[in-house]
Amino acid sequence: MAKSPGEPRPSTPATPVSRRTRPAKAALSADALVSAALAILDADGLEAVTMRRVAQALDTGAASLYVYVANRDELLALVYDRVLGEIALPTVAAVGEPFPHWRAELRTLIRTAITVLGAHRKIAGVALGDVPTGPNALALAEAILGLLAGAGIDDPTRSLALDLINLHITAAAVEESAYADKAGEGQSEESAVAAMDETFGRLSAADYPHLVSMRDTLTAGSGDERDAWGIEVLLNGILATPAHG
Amino acid sequence: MAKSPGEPRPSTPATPVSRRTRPAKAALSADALVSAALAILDADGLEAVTMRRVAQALDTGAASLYVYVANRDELLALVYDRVLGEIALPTVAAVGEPFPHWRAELRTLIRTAITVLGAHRKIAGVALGDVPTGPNALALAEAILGLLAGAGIDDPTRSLALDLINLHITAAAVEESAYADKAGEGQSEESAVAAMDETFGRLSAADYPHLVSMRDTLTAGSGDERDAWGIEVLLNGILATPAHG
DNA sequence: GTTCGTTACGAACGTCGTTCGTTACGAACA
DNA sequence: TGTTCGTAACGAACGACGTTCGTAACGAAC
Repeated sequence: MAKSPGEPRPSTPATPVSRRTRPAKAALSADALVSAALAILDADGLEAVTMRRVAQALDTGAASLYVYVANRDELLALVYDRVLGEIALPTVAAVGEPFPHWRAELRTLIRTAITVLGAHRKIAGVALGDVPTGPNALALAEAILGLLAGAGIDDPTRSLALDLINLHITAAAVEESAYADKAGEGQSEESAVAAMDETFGRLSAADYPHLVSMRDTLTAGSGDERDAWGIEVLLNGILATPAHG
Repeated sequence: MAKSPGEPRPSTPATPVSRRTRPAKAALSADALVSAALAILDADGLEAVTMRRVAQALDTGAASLYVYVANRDELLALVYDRVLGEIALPTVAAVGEPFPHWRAELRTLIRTAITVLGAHRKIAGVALGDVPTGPNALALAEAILGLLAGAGIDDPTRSLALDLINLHITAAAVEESAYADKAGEGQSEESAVAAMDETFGRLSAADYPHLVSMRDTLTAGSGDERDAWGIEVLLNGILATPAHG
C-alpha cells in the first residue's frame, strides 16, 4: 500500500496527477460505504471491516469516509440495518383486526430473521444493547407487533414480547454465525462436536452427574432443530404468560 | 509508566537497576491476571481491558502476560468464568429424584445469573458463540440441568432447554449492562427513555400504526420487570414444548 | 561457583480508529 | 469569461492496540 514515506511531497510534481484524473469513479455516499462494508463483512468477517479496508474498496482514503459516517460504530449500525432489509416481512392486518395465521407467520418471520442475520457473520452483535432505530429495524418491529396484535395479545404483554423476541433473534443469530465462523476457520463442524464431546468425557461423574449422564444428548441435534424448538418455546411461553403474571 | 524512551539503553548502566530490585512484588499468575483484568473491566469497561493496561496494573510489561495466557481472548474467557463463579448455585437433587422447588430455584438462578453477569459490563458478550467450558460454566450448566431434571423434563428437551436458557442469560446480561453503560456515560436513564420516546413520536402513523399506537406502552416498565417476565415466558414455554414438537 | 531452563521485559512491527491541514473541485457570482 | 468560495477528498500523522522477538535476570541444580 503506502509507498515509502521518505519523500515528503514533491514541490513541483511532474504530473499533477490527482485521483480525479481517473475517469469513472462512483461518487461516495453513505449507501456506497455500507455496500462496501457489507461485502467485506461477508467475505472476511466483522473485524475485517476496518475504515481503511472500506476506503480501499472504494478507491479512496480512510479519512474520506468520515464525511458520511461519524465513526466505525455508526457504519456498522448502518450495515446492520441494511441486513435487516433482507428480511421478508409479512403483510399484517390493521390495528384491531384479528389475524388467524399469526402463529405461522410469526414463526417464519423469527426464523427468517435469525437465518438472514446469521448469514452475515456476527453483525447481529452490534445490535445487542444499542436499541436499533433504523428504518428496517422499525419495520421489523412493526411487523412483529402486528402479528402479536393479530393473536389478540394485550398491549403490555405485546410490548414485553417484542423486546423478548428481538433479544432472541439477535442472540440466536450471533450464536449461529459463530458456529459458521468456526466451521469455516479450518475445523469442521464434526471436529467441533468431537471436541465438545471430549470435554464432557473428561468430566468426573461425581462432580457433574447430570452433564455426564446426558453426554450423548447434549451433542445431538442440528442447529436448525434447536432454533425451531426455541421459537416454539417463545411462542408458547408468550401465550401462557400475560403481563402482571 | 515506562520512563522517557529517549535513551536507548545505557551501555554501562550506572546502577543495573532491574525491576527485581523492587522488593515485594507479587508473583505473576493466571489468577492475578484475571483479578487485574476484572478490576479494570468493572472500572472502565470491556474495551479498556487491554494487555498493556493489565500489565501496568501488575507493574510489569505486556509481553510478560503471554506466559500465562495465549492471547487477549483467552484472558477474557478466564475473566468470564471468574464472574460466573460469583453466581450462587443451588444444591440440587440427585439424578432421578424429583425436586419440588425446582421452579422457584430455577427462576432465582436465572435471575441471579443475569444480574451478576450484567453487573460486570459487557463481559457476557464474550460467551456469545464461544461455548464456554470453564469450571464455573460447567457448574452452572450442571445446576440448570439438575433443576430441569427435578421438574421431570425428559433428556432431549432438557438439552434444548439448557442451551436456550444459557442463550437467554447471556443475551439479557449484555443488554442489561449496555443500558447501565449508557446511563453511566452521561445521559441519565430518563434522557435515554426520552430519546426513544421522541423517536417513536416522529413516526408516521400510516407507516407504523402499531408502533405509534403503543408509544406509551413501549417505553413503560422497568428492566427488572421485563427480566422477570422473560424468565416466566421461558419456563412456561419449556414446560409447554416437549422436544419433537 | 558455574551452568541452565524458566520467567520477565523493552523494543519493535504492523494495524487500528480518528484528526488535522491542505488540496482540488464545481457551482455561484461578477 | 474569470474569480471566489464552500465543501468533498485526501495524505500524513497521532496515539493506542495485540502480539512477537531477542535479550536480560533470576532460582535451582550440579
